[in-house]
Amino acid sequence: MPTTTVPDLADAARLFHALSDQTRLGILEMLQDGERCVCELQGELDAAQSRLSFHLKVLRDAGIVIDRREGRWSYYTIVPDALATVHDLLVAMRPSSTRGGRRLPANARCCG
Amino acid sequence: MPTTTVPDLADAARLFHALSDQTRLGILEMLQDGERCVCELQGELDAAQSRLSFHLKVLRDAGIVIDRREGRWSYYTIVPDALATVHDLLVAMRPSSTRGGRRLPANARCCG
DNA sequence: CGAACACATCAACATTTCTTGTTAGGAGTT
DNA sequence: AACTCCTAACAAGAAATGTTGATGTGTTCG
Repeated sequence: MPTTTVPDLADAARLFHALSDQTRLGILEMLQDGERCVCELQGELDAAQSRLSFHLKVLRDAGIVIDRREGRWSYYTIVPDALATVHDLLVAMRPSSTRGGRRLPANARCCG
Repeated sequence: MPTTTVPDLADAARLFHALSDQTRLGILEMLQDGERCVCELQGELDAAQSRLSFHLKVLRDAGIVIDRREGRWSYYTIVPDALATVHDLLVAMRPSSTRGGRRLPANARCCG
């Protein structure tokens, strides 16, 4: 059955939260072209290493990026499915139709 | 410069932030069927009036909902364009293609 | 081995966000 | 006018988030 409803509000909130920071969006913007190691991000985003590490962890915990260890470098990549999930959430949130109509007649008292 | 880029990271972050709270997503879920007055939301979401008012303001400031005054009631509605904007942001964030390849050869030192 | 490097993690502090209770004001009612 | 209802806005405390500097872990290289 089509789960037209948002699957789990808490999960959705977590996902959106991970995207709600300028630094993290900057990271994702850089990852669009493919994977990057932390030091590359560090150089281009002009952020302290520890700060980047923090934000990368947020993105990782949210399942938006994954990291791959190679030698001493960690390469981060966007998980395409994650963004697809967010996309689905948005579609699910859209008003049933773009009807402007009210659900209740104006003079119906909704309370008391 | 490529227009494929997210228009403004700060704006995008603000939008995502407005969606990053469970209470606010609950509100939006209720607004899918059309506009609602605050007291309806209050009853169904089991949230104090003042709390709802706070979250509605966040959504309003982000341009995700609009309110309409009718008598003593305020009716809130989702702004469809707002979600479309978020949708566009997501599309813009998607990796150029789903190529798994690295941007740099593994043995190229990225730093120093 | 020891030194340099890339990165994660921790602790402490600053900032922001959320909640709760209270106050205020507009709009209907009597 | 006095009263009730619905909602916005404010204030203060609690909780979560982000920043910075220090420390730790694993890796490479001399």
